Amino acid sequence: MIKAIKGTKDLLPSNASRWHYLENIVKKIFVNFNYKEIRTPVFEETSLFARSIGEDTDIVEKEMYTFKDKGDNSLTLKPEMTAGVVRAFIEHSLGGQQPLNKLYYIAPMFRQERPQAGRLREFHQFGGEAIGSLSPLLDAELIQIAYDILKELGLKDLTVKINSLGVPESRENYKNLLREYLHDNKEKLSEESRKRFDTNILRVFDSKVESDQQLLKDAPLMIDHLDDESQNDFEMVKEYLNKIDVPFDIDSKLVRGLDYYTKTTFEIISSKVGSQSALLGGGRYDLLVEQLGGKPTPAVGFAAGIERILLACENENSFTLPEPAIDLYLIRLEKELETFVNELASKLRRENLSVDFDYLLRSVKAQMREANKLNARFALFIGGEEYEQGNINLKNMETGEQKIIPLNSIEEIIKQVKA
RNA sequence: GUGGGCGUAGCUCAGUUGGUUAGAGCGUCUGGUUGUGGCCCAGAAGGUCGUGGGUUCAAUCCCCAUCGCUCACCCCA
Repeated sequence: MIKAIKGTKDLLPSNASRWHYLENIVKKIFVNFNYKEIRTPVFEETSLFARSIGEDTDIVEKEMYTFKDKGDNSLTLKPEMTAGVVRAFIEHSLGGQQPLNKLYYIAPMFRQERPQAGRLREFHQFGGEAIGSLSPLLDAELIQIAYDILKELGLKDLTVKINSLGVPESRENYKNLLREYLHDNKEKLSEESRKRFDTNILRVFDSKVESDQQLLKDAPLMIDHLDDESQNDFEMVKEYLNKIDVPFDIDSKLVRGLDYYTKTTFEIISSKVGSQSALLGGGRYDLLVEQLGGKPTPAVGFAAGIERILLACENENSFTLPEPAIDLYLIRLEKELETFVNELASKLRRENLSVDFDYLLRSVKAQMREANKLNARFALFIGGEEYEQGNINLKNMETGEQKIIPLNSIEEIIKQVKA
């Protein structure tokens, strides 16, 4: 038997409505904030991701689905969305058409990691990007959008974490401070942290090793060493979030794993999804557009994991959907009436009713059982005496009440069913 | 890449201290008189007991390997 690739999942009909529900909320809220949808290809030139996400990140180093096409070009299935959006932004000069572009997306992403709860190899993200402004209002706006979407989905167990990484210059200065601080104790760090000491020292903060955290206890913190502009922007982000009632925690150890972030970074976590607790993450990336060959353009964005969010919704039982139902089930009393039933169904469907009938020539009892299973609001009996007299029998499945109506009066059927 | 747990019907799971035809609930299908559902009742279909090898008179059960799923580390959404 051929099975789905490890780390991929089929979305079966029984689950599709939960996805639709989420997608509709996502679209609605982005539209309320006047964000426009953008779709980019699932694959891009490999170098795009290497240049934006960072050569030394885990994503680029070991998680990308990279392959050669027949023209010997190295292509990669997108592991995240921002790189593609920025590429499209530059390629189509979106910045030249209007100074600020507010964009959103819902799309599949691919990373070759070991699957576990809340982590798949093909997964889906929705997210937003505001490209073209330095205003911290947009940092706060995106956090609000993310938060509002999760709230609207009924999630309660949420923590918003924010931090600022500063501009590259202040970050470099800070890194030196941290390096100095840890220098004497470098040998006491865990192996992993020692590696990070050399490659990306900020990520030492991510260590879960107790002894590492002990060593870091009195370490200098980035937010105490921000440049004036970053400091000021961070204050404003906090102020705006307070004004729009988005509760948050400051997490000075929040470091995102993608290299392009500057200034504000944020994350929303839930304890209801196993060990992969981040439902979404994002931040500012003021240098990325220029870095990818565009004009210097500041930007901020976030990406949210749909599977993780739906997992949290399930575990919190945050929303329930009505059982699927149809308007009308047609019941054929005699096999010979199959074509007539089919025609009638077609006409009713064109009148915008959801209608179904039995294609398997099953017994009346079986048809009724089917109507019941489908949650049909009405059943329509076609055949026998009534049919000969030019009538059909419409039954309200809830009340059991039945009405004889003229065979050719589609209008009457519609009127009854829509009432 | 490293480590733990698990693989018996479509689904959730029993079971055999190795011994004839492997079970339940749910689901599916048919029926409980001529043309009517939900409840109830009766019956049926559906399993190479993940795969390969070994031990044994005999393996779904024991041993080995392998594949798959799953959780965690790591990383991230």
